[in-house]
Amino acid sequence: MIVVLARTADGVVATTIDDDGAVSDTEMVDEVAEYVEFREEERPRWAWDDTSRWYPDLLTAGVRVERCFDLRLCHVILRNSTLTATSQLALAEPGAWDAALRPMVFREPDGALFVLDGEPSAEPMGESDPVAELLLQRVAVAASAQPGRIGRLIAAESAGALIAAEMTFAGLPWRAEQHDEILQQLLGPRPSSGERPVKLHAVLARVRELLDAPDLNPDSPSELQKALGRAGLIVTSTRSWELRKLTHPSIAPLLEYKKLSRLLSANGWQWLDTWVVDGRFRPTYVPGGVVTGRWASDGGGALQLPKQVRGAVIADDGWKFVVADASQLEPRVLAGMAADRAMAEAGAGDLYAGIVSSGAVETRDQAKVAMLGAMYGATTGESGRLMPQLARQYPKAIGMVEAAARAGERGEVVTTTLGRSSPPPGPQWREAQSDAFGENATDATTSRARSAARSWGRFTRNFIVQGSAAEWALCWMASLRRRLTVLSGNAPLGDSPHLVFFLHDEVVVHCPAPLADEVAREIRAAAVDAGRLLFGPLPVTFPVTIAIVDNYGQAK
DNA sequence: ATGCATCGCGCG
DNA sequence: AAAGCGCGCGATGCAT
Repeated sequence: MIVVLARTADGVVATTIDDDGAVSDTEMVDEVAEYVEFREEERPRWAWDDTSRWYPDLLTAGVRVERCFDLRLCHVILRNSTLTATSQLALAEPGAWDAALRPMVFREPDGALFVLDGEPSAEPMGESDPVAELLLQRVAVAASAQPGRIGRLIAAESAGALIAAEMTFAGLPWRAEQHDEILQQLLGPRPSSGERPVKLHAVLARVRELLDAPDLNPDSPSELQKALGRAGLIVTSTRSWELRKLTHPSIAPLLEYKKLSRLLSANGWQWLDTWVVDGRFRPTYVPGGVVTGRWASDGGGALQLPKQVRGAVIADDGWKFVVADASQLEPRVLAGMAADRAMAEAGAGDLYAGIVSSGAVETRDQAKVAMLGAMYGATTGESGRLMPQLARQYPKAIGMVEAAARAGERGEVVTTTLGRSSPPPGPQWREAQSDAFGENATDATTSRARSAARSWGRFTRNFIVQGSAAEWALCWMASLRRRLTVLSGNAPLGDSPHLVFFLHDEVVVHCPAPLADEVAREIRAAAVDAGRLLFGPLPVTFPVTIAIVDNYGQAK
């Protein structure tokens, strides 16, 4: 049973839809949270335009739902997937569901959190009847050649939307005093605004002295490049990795300055004031925010928290963090999707060690760099050199990414394990290709076209791996969420083990200390579930590295 | 004042 | 332009 919620001019309408797709009931709803709580006992799948427009209010009212369809996210998938390409949904002209809908705003531009009272601040959706949309989506899935794949994908995507809202609601525990302590340790006391902290100032003074550039603004790449040039250091950029190759007394303090300056501007006191409220960091997660299906985030740089400050992420008294990382996820997913048994067997333990044992390469480091090269499309350097050796040992896996690259070079679309398809290349790309074969083709146009083709091939090569890994991670989290709910007997979110952070192949669960071991077991079991959901009985394994810690900085 | 491109660097 | 993929965000520098 599905219950569709819709906002209309007259108020909220709930439409109940049977398993056969027939509308069995329509009613007006006064108190949405009460209604949802009441009907949740029937365990329906809720359907709504956008989870971020409905669920935060419910969570605030203490109401959770087990499952949903996020029609906006599902629409994007079904519109683009090769598995539903002939559906009415995919063939229709773009409409309200294709508009660049913005998730509901959770905060003011100044960073104040949760605009939750009153009507959602998001703009209305336009002509977009969610009941009609849901029915179109059902037809599209049912008529697909592989309804199981695409059906699992939209369910997983929707579960992700629920989890994203729940993680924002719960927030990541963040101890401001500890963060301040870390900053003071590295930078010195907090200066009045506009001033450089003393330690940053001191190291800058060294740089200026050693480069004989008393007024140097090190934050300006062009100024810095000139100053280095005057000291006889010729560089084509001022990136740290490039500066590291130089030998000059100014380089060490300069690199030190860059490191500290980055910390200050990205995660300094200003960041702390803006993003940490009442002991919690509440970023907005954006499911489906990346073309490959990975999540993006909005506000506070949630997916780029530097290791330096993770020590400020401290569990509540009597609670622990269970930090879990899916080891070598992408190559394992590749082995699964290519049904490459040799690579799957190499992954029985440490995958890279397994690759060495197979004789493909000599060292673990080589295995790693060769594998990365295969998934990213390296052509030169050590990585490009080692990759062919992998291809001999694992023809199915490497053949799979090579085929995806060739398809991309031809301008074709590629599709992940569960059915998310890559975007087609844009008009500029196509023009570049046709220019190369036109009457006015020159060496320049031809080489530009070839370079663009290769580049798009690297994108599609990586798309199938990164995208399928993102699907595995969604299934992992969805299964874990279900298991945690069972574990805690439906206790309120904040009183029982709950997800507080997700980073592509890593999750953090905040839980009462006595439950940590049990949570760890559920995380591992959920990884097994995810492997089965994507690859059925294939013997590909997904080991998980787990740390039970008091603060996030202690993990890894 | 505000927008946009670029550089640089954090994460996976 | 690091050896290749995907992001968000702050500072700078130039354009409007």
